[in-house]
Amino acid sequence: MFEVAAPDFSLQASLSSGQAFRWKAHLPAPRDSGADEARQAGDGWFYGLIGPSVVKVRQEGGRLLCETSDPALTPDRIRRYFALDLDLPAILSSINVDMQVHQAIRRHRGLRVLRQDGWETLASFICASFNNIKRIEGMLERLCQAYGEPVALNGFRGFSFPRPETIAGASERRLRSLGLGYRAPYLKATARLVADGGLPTEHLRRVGYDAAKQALLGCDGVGDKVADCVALFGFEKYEAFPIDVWMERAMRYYFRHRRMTRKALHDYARRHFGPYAGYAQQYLYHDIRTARGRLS
DNA sequence: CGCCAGGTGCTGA
DNA sequence: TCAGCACATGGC
Repeated sequence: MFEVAAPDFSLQASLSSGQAFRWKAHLPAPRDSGADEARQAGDGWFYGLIGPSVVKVRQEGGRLLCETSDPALTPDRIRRYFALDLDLPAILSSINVDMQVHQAIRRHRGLRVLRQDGWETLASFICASFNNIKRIEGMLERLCQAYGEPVALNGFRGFSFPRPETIAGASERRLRSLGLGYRAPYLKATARLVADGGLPTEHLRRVGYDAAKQALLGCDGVGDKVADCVALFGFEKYEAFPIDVWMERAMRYYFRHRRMTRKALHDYARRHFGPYAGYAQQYLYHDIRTARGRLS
């Protein structure tokens, strides 16, 4: 067990804001009375994988408690994954340019854009298209069970994310049987591309947003929205501004741009919020998804 | 039961 | 370039 300093951070908001699909809130064993509330909230521990390493994390105030079975998962790698090295107050002040994002920041301060693995993010968001988060989670869980490697920590049992070579070698029929639907051939083709070096994932981390997005658009099953998600969550392109159906509705409602196409909304938002537009998007997205009646 | 979901690819104007 | 359409599946 070790600790990492985590100022200006909300683990809960970061893990539940629809950027990562595989973290699991630990649920305490069923007990007698009063277990309902604990069951709902968990006990604060989240189990998941960072790269190939299984870890459990919990936030206590301004620090992160971590436990892992992999010595390669150092505090520095934890800091990197949760983006704790970035100056969040400076980022938030740069995007705090209107009342809507101001309210979202006020409600979810501490939400950070994670630095996830590029391939895992790409594969995950191909599966996420025209889909809902509950089913995305199930699909990825089955995909990892079928093609990943088993890992364990304390009582938790999970699976690593499959390598592109493995998915590329899977049959479309089997992928469909995991519930991927029409995305199965897209995922397989993109896995083949990545496995063969047709998408230079290491290089993409070092190039700019435009170049990274163009490269991502060359993958099967990747359009504007998925490319923006992968650029933002998997390749640290903070200018990316993914617009899904929720964001599109919200922008039409909040910003009164009812006639603009998705592309026009995208261009407008990037100019409006600046180099950290992706952070603005994530705060707005999480805010509308957690509204639950706050809206009319 | 119908409606919806962190859309994409294809077609035809 | 842009609107219109098909596409699989399961949660609600």
